[in-house]
Amino acid sequence: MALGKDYSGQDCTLARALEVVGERWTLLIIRDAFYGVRRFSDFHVHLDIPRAVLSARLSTLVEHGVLAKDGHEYVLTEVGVSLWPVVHGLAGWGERNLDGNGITRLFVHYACGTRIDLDGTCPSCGGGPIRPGDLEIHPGRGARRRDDVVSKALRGPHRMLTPVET
Amino acid sequence: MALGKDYSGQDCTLARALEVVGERWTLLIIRDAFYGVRRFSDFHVHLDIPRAVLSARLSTLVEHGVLAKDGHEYVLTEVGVSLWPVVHGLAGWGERNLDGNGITRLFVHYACGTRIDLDGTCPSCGGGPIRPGDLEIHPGRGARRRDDVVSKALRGPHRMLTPVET
DNA sequence: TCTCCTAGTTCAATGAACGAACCAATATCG
DNA sequence: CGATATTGGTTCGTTCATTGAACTAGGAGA
Repeated sequence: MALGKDYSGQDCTLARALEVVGERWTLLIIRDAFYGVRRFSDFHVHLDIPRAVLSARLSTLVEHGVLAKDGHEYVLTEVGVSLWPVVHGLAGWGERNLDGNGITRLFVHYACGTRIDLDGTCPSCGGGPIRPGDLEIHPGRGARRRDDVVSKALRGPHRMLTPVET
Repeated sequence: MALGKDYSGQDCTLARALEVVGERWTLLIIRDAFYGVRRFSDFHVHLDIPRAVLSARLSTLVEHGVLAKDGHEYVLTEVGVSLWPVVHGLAGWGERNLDGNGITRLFVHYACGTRIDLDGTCPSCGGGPIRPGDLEIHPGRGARRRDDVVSKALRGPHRMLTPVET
């Protein structure tokens, strides 16, 4: 991980995972990648993250195979996409247990138009969890207004993992 | 969160969750709490974490209702226990996608003795995800040897969420 | 009372994050 | 063809968090 000391003394796959995705900003970068953000400047304006830190995080994510760099675009790999249950689960935990302005984004099963459950499954389709590519992002009631180009592009419904148009 | 700047500009339940559990060491503390670690000194020897940081983390976790302090013991609340799918999912992601010494710990459904799936369900019992209290921790083949009292106590099978005996 | 133990706090040194300024490469305009 | 803008970074001084060692508080037992 980041600090002088990594988690090397820890004997745990969780510690190894945290070395890759546990640093400050990293999971928010990955969340944005699910939303379809792909370019350096779009991550930058949407996250308000220092350029140096963003550059470092994108590099380590590429290095560990979470993102792939294609020209000037950073795209989630299959390894990265497989983080969806964790990202969605943690966001759901925050929504249920932490105070806030309310729901900021909804995830809707594209095929049937139903909002998915907090465990990632579609209540009307039954069966297993919905893959992120089959989800559509809708702004929720609690959404605060940001005026950067990425926030504007995500104002309307947007298919997850497809590039945002800025 | 931790740094001079929190994630306040971010409009997302994920960011709120990360303010609570996204700091360095926090998720490893929570993992240990699932394993039955409850006392300051046990977290300290098992994690090799500076006492000042451990103290700060435990305080914010209590403050946000993830842990409850009972005398000299820190115990997961219901809110804390509901983080299990995230913790298990992230550890599973690390196990599948990151190089390492192999599996360090297995989680076995206590009622039937079957190792649970990476999605947290029991393959032989069918049905929904297994609650952490119904799991037993077994050391895996890839376990490295640490010689602190907590690691020794976790050498044998141990029921999750029940206190480790040191 | 004296000692031990657990659970912290304090503090100087180190390292990471921040943010503003700078740099390089490519595309666009006149 | 040169000037300018845009994108994608790097550099660097300041600020803040982490580290690790030393110290302190408070309770239990002899």
